[in-house]
Amino acid sequence: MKPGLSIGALAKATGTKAETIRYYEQIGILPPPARTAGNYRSYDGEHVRRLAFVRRVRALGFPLETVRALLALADQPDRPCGEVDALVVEQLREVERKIADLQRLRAELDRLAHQCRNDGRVADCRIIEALSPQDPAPNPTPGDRP
Amino acid sequence: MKPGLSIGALAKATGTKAETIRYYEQIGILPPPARTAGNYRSYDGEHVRRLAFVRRVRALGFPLETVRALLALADQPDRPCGEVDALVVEQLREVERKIADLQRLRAELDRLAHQCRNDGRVADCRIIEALSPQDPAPNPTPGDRP
DNA sequence: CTTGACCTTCTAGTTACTCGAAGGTCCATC
DNA sequence: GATGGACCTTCGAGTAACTAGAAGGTCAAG
Repeated sequence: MKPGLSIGALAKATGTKAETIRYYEQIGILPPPARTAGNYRSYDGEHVRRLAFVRRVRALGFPLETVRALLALADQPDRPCGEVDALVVEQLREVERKIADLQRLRAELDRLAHQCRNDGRVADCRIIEALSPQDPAPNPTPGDRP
Repeated sequence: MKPGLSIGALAKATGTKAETIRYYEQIGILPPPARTAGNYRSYDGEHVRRLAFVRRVRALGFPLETVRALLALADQPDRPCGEVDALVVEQLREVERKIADLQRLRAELDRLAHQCRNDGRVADCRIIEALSPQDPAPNPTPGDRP
């Protein structure tokens, strides 16, 4: 018989903190594991696989909501696979948007970083000037994409 | 005398929600404005400039902590400008790291998106497989040492 | 038997907002 | 002068995805 992993062992095995594992259990991403006589959580191979899957999907930038959807799909193997594909393609678009945003940002920061002669005073700092509004145009809320 | 803007007018002028403006006041990013007889907030041109600056810096991806630092520097114009430059350069590095991460991510999602023949069932879905751990190697998350 | 590493639950904090409820103010119109 | 609707006020709570801490229980080694 396999002994079952403690939460710390599962944490090490998947590169996840123990607190995060408890959190996942609390919000229903991971099923509650068996308990030992001393009330310790005891995980099996299926838990390891599931948690590894979760971490992998999270590392790809998907929100937990999407993780939940993917787990639901994976648990219902008769559904057509197009839904999974759609999720991935949507996420791909999102990532491409983020990259484009950040590249614009980088260009601007790059420009900014060359404005400072390091010996000046803040009063003459071209960076602060550059950040100050010449044309305060109404922008939609910056820095968040739903 | 200039009349002073209501919070809604300032919101419109800077593309910020009124709630966010109140929030900035609460956490000390914006100074409390004058009040009208009816207890409405009344903002002047300096407020407009300061809020526009805040939004601009935020849009460049800096956290509010950095906004605070930049405001403090801008308010003390005799300090050398190098600190400002350092903040920008640090942020530039950060953005470049994020871009690199996202590009790796995009490559993987791209690969993933071509694994699905749309007519299959989830049971055969190569995406789910691809996301599942064949080798549950301990992935280091930021900040753990053995 | 004691020490220290590990585990338990519960609560609260993080970031940067965002929303809702309950009520007050302002101004134009009837 | 009354009324309606747009705007404002405060306060409190909610969001994502964890993270950290307190107070205490369990376990294996020495």
